[in-house]
Amino acid sequence: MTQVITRFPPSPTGHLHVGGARTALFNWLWARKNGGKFILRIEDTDVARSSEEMTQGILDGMRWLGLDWDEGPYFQSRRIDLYNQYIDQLLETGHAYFCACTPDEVEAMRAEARATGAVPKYNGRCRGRDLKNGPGRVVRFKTPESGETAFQDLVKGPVAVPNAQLDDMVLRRLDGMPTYNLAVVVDDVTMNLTHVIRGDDHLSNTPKQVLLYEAFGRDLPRFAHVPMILGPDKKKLSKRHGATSVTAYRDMGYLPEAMVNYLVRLGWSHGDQEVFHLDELLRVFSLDHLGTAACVFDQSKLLWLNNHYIKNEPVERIASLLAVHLTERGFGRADENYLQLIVPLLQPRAGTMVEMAEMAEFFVVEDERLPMDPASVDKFLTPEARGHFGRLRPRLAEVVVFDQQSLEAMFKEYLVEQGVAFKVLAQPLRVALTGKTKSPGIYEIMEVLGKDRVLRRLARAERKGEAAGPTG
RNA sequence: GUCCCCAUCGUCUAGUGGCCCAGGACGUCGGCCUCUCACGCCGGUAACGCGGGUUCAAACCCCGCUGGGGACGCCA
Repeated sequence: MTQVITRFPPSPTGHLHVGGARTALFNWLWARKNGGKFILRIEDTDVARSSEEMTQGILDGMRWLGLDWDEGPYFQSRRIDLYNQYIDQLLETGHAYFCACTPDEVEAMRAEARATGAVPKYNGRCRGRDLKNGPGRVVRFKTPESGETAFQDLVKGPVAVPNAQLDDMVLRRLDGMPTYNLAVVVDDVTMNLTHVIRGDDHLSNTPKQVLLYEAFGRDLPRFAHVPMILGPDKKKLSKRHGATSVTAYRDMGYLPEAMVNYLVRLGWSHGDQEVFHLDELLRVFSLDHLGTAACVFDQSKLLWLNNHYIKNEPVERIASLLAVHLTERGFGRADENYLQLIVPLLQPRAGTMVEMAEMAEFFVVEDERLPMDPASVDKFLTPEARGHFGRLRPRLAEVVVFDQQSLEAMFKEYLVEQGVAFKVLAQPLRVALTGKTKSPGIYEIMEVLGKDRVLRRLARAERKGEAAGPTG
């Protein structure tokens, strides 16, 4: 049994998008599950469109998701000599030739073919000319003119394409750089890849690559072409669909485990199971339950999973994430011990960490600066409510152990005495303490806020209500 | 246009000839819980694209159609 070797080869011409991330995840899982090797390779042969920032962004995304690599990142731009060696080999063995046609000429050939309904491709004009190397000359592959090229795919099964359909692809460009198909094959061959797991938008490239493997006299790796991830409109996922880069999801307050969990279930299944923790995934992931049909990226399910992880992760972890998002919102570094008190109240309510930070604001803001929603003030801080606040404050001041239990007992007594239901006090109190009408439970909030701040907020609410309430 | 791939609830999927007048999850709808909002719990809605075969039996196998996606670059 040879060691499993997989790779993820992003091109630094864009962000690490969710589709790429899922491909990386599948490759990573397969390598890790089999005790193999996972290689990261940056495909930057398109010098004009590649950038260092994109490379860093991709690496950030990988690290955030926890997809660590054993080798690399390799950069194709630093392996030019290697590619040239292989190109020379193809030239020597008669599998490739020099071509002097200009891009414009080739485009004209394609247009012509298209016009007659034929396959738009290079017409092979330089194929028999036996040209030598020289300026203005690219290297093309001599694609067989008849027959077909076939291979076995782990998800698609047998795939075959007529060779007549294939172009005499360029192997080395005018600028001396290798093209994608050549570089991928050389890399995959020299890195001894055993499995190539990638999006099925590469399916039609595969026959060309198979031809190259054959020309090099090398065995094929196992191919697994996973279906694409589409937008809600069933079109290829793009910026039009909103956030598509994984780092954008990080910034929106998603947890990496939620992202990983969501992604792995897109095109892969393990019976009816929806929630997978990493150690479990490593155990049960396999290539034979990959789906065959394209799938749609569903934000609402991701959100559900994210809330699931927010609810179940340890309070300390969530609290430190909350701290990050609070500073992001302009709050000073909050005391983590304090944050750990409020996190349990927010865990079931927050879909993302950004939402949680929003909900946490009233806990961390200064009492006198608590924003009060005007409509809620008008509606709930009535003269009657203010009357209750006035009577409640002295009693609250006397509560010795300011916790939920004591507070509940104190309120119970007060309610009986006044002959009112808690219902009539709840919303006014909520508005007084949080400035809003939606929040965790009143007693929970009071305990976390503490006596002094509760008293201050009630007093302030009385003043606010007066100012706002002409009906008083 | 040509080639390749695909086709189960709105979405992700289970299903590999009888266990399926199709199961789970998200969403959605209704209810319970309740100090608001959530969480949780209970229940409902909702799918095998169409037409032919093969078979005692088809969501599952074969053919065609339709629909969708991808590719056809000196991008990856």
